Amino acid sequence: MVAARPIMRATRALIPTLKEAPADAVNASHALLLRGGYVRRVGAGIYEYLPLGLRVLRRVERVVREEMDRSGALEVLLPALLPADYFKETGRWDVYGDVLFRLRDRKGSDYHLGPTHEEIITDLVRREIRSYRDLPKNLYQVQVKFRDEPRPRGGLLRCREFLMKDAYSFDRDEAGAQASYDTMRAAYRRIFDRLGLTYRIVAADSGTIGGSTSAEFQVLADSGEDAIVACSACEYAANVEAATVQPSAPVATDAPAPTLAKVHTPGHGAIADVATFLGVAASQMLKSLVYSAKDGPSAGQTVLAVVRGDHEVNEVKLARAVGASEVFLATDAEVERATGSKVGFAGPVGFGGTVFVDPEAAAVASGVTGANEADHHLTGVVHGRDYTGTLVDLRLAAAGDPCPTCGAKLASYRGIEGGHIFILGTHYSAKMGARFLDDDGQEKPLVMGCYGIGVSRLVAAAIEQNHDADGILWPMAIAPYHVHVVSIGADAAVTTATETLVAELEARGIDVLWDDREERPGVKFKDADLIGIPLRVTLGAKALASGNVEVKPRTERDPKKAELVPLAGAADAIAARVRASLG
RNA sequence: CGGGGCGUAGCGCAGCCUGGUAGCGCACUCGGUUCGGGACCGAGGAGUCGGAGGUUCAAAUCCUCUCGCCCCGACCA
Repeated sequence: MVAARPIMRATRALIPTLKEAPADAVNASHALLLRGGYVRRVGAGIYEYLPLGLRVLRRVERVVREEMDRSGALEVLLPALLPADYFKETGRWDVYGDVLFRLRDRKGSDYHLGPTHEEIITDLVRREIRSYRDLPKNLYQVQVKFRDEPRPRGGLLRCREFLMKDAYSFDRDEAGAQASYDTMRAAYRRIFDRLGLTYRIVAADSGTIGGSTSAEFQVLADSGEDAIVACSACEYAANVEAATVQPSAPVATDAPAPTLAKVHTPGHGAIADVATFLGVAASQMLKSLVYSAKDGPSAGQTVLAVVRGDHEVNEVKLARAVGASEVFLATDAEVERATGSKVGFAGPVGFGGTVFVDPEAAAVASGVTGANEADHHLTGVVHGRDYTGTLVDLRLAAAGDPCPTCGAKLASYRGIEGGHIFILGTHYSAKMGARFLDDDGQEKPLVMGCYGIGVSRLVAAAIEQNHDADGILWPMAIAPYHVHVVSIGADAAVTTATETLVAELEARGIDVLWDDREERPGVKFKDADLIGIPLRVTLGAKALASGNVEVKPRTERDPKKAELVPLAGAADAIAARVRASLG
């Protein structure tokens, strides 16, 4: 329990609630943070935290700090304003592109605002750590970060200036790095548990940084940007981009081999369209998409990806198969050049370039696909007989697919990435010459890991996950106050009783917001629901006449179900409830 | 960066098509009546109509340029 600050009276606070949400607030969290008087927008992806918003932010920070400290990590504070030298050293000055906020000082030297701090921390460590005796080390900071996002959105969910906790671990070897990673993973579990969030730890695509081991902490919310699949039976969960798919066993068929035939399908290019027109199931179609590779062996050429008509192509997997860092759907002109036909009629039969085929597409016994000829499709297409191609898992995992670990069905969720942990290896330390002397007398590069938590994003994520039509439902651990005391009417007895109760709560370490405004009860209740403090304690002449106060959790929708608690022991009872929900 | 949309009082909007010098609701101030789920009556205060230029006797309104913001997509903690 954190020491309580003096109780806050609504009449002295700055909690400018709004009846109507600003028109540009689309997400629940965005609208409610604005309406509840938590934040105000200053520019695209730039926000002010008003007193209530700052309190929530600090609560999240506090949990994060406590668990980081407990895990043995050491807090530092690195600059947000950085000389360009470090990013130039690793090449990110060029690679990072427009996302980097760049500036010049009066002498004309290049600077930028830190979007992340691998280089800076690596520089610190290479200067200060010489020996294996100094290892392992895990340094973290809670710092404002800047990214000139192409499209800030969702209020606090994707900002250009945001608060992040980032930690970097330094070890002698891979085994040590793995141990540091495991420690962080455990710390993150405690953090997300304590924050009261429902989340999944998912396997992630490690992206271009080339991390070997990585996991995302996804806060489940329907409005989440990330699609994830999780097993209904075992622990398996993955970002759809990273999810592997177990090909289902091919169905044995006694049907005779079909004959290849060309059919006229004027104007029918889209899968659903062709399927309806020809009267076949989408699962019998061979969806054929033309891609171009950004780099790698196929750079500049187009390749064909074939998946079953009812499946989607996973571009991350395709890029890996192609050997490129990224693939792009070909432009119409490229498609026409590659297929010799207009868009909508591509197919693997007779395709002039490299073909990648998902096993489940290959398993289609009698496929229907584009004929690489305008307004024509082929039916009775058989893999191996009519076309070939590299067999490789290409499809995007979807709900209902078998779990790659245990075979049970996968369910799909939307998630907000609240944390990301991964092992970096020697990527940065090698480039920047961050070495130490090992006990065998050899100089070796440090093995690094990095671990991020989007602190300000979690504030929004918590709301996305915990709100109703009336407002926010804060988990106790991050609520701006534990208890919202609402006094009804100007009755002297009510005021006296409230003052006493509020003082007693404060003495018990409970953070209290007291709505002492001269407002009608309805206004106060509406604001209380909006603000979302987990426990509401109402003092009114009626209940007080029988010596009671009313206690109602924010989660209880029916005001009649408020619990009557004798005023005499109210402070203890309420404090006990707060402590219980803090775990 | 591609597509779409919006900038008029603190917030939500109307007015623009068909130019005549700005209005509604909420919020705010004052008075009164109310008082357990966003009260009512009356009286007020508050707007460079995003900015610049142009057309015109006259521009929120028409034209050009520009800045900002939002949504979808691409991209990402």
